Amino acid sequence: MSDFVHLLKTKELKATPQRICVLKELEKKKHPTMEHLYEALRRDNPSMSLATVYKNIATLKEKGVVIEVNISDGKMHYDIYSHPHVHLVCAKCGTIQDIDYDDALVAYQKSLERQKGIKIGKVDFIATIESCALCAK
Amino acid sequence: MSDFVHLLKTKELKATPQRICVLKELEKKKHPTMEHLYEALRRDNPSMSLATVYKNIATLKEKGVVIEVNISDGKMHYDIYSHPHVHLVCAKCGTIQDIDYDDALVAYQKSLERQKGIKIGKVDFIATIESCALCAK
DNA sequence: GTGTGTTATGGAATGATTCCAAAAAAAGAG
DNA sequence: CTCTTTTTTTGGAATCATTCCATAACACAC
Repeated sequence: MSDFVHLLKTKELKATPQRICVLKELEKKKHPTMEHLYEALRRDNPSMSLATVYKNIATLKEKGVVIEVNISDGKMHYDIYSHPHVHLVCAKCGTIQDIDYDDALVAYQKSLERQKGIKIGKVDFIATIESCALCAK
Repeated sequence: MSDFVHLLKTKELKATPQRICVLKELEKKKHPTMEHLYEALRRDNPSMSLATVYKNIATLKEKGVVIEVNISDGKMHYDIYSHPHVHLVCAKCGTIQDIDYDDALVAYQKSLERQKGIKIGKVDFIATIESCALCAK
């Protein structure tokens, strides 16, 4: 499930070690911030530059491989976009959960497209809940 | 429709001239960036400080009067949240349009709550379209 | 008007992100 | 494999948005 070399080639990107480990880390640690990502990558690859992480994230974003998740906690979070999904965020602990597209969401999107006479390209949906199972009580 | 003094009192905030003109500008110019907001406010009120705009936006956000709209163009946009709505963004020209809640969206939200056993507090939905009527061709 | 707590101000400080020029690495041709 | 060209990485400097801080001014209740 992690043939990132192939994924990168598909997107006409060179499969550099830096890119591969960015993707590996995104798969391992869900929705990390730039700070987390950089520190984690540094552990295995001390020569890796912050500028490289930013650059590669930007490149991967352009290709649609990675998306930003802004949960309004002041830091951007990053996510591999391997399949259509939206996000559920806990306001208390900040945990981000992926939620796959379902019929009701598709229905809403379609109704919007019909109503406005448009074609929606991408959707960014973040639902916030007050607290979750993971929150310390 | 713009009794901002009353609105502020309702939210237990003092009705300072700075707050009132922030709200007035948000009503006048939809979804401005901080830069736009500050420059526009400066024209009528040259002594107004950038820190004040930031502070007031933060305060109004806490009270639920203002929300942030992040359309991933690198700048945050601000919006008065007088009624439940989501946003439609044109990827080409960056125009942001408000879209009122409708049955299909409420249905999706309910289905999500039922399915996950949660209560959604707030929803941040941004749909992106490739180009819009306002785009220069 | 007076008093008290709140807000505004401007400049400095912080923090994230981008820029830049040079070095390194990868790809392609022969 | 070697040379050449193009792309990527690096690290440090520069930029930009946002926050912090101490002081001055203000809003509102009495």
